[in-house]
Amino acid sequence: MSNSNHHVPAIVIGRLPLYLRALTQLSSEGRHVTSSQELSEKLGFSSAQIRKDLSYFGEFGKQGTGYEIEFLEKSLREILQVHHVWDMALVGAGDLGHALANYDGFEARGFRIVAIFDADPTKIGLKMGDWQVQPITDMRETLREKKIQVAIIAVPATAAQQVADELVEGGVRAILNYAPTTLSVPQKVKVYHIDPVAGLQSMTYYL
Amino acid sequence: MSNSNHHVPAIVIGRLPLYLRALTQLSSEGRHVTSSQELSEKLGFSSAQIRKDLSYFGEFGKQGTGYEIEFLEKSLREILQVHHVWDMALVGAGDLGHALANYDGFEARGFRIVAIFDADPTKIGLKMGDWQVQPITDMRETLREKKIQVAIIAVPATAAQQVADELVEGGVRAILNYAPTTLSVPQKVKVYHIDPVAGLQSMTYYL
DNA sequence: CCATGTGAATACATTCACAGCA
DNA sequence: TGCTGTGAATGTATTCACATGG
Repeated sequence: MSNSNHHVPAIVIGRLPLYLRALTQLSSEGRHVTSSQELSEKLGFSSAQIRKDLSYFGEFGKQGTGYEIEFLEKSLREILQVHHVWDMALVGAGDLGHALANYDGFEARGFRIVAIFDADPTKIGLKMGDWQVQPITDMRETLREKKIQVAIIAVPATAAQQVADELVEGGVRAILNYAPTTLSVPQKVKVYHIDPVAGLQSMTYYL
Repeated sequence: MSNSNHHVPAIVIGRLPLYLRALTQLSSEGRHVTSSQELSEKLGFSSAQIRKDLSYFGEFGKQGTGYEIEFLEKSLREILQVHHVWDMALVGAGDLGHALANYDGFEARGFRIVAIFDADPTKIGLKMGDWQVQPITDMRETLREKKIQVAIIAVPATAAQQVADELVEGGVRAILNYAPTTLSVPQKVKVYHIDPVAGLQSMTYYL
């Protein structure tokens, strides 16, 4: 039975990409069937948690057997809406922006960069990845033209809020934020924040 | 009263760096006093949660007034052990490694890269940040020599587990992992995993 | 028999709401 | 008065444990 009308806790949604990643890895090793037990060992979550998480969305396994990998993978891709590829804007053409523009791990997992913006005039026109850096003044128009709903912020913290505001005005609804500052955006817009130093700091507590 | 003997939930530890980041920002704006209410608005956690989190470690505020920013900042730095700077190894001298080597946001928050390793012979000797890329065969020895306890993995997923094993053998106890794969390490070793695509995927669920 | 899917039980995290003090 | 610090109450998440069915 499909429970797609229930409310699914955000913490569950956050784990689905990890399940998907593990399944893709198993798949690439030529495997066809797995179990909540095996995924548990690979990922470090309990098998009960994995089964319960999946049960929010339906019944994907066979009792006594486990999960058919390809089917579960496909199902998770659809749930997460990454069965098609999302076009993204990248804002910030510094070292980090450069690394992101050249990163080849996006497309297989449902994303690709289709426009790059920077405020620095010396960066405009530079080739990065498959695209030329555009002036940030073009951003709103390009976002609308290309119907871009997902963006990456890779600018200094001081510029991040302003960039976020402009992205939202351009119709963006999901922002991957690399700037070490909290963004304030309308409720309808999702932000996922990446702060490697915060991660390091929460580990050194234990050392 | 200092509750440093209590067990503090990991989820609380994970928020402390965000409190610290916000305080540093306020500080840089010339502010001297703040409140759980103000931090709540800046960070999006409830004020009660912020007060309770801090209460695990002591009493840092003044009733009727709030928190003296500089004092709370200093206290959090000590709790997280980032009042001194941790030396880090960076493994992987690709685009991402390059961006990390040049990132200037580490030092102010308690970290600095002091050695860079790569397996690719064409990368060896390249200047990145303040350091030359060393062959990964030197890694264990250098880790011991420099007493490095923190490392960043910025290599392809296929090489990550092997690198992690070698880091652990070299005495590393905290790993910031950029490779899109789960690492298995001894219990005493902490891993913080950064997977931007997982973040993107958990946002597209809602679009 | 084996591993899923799931109510019930437990454990954990957040919020409430207020006493206490500057 | 205004805001902290904190037990008690509530709300969420995880784990248990087993009926179910291939």
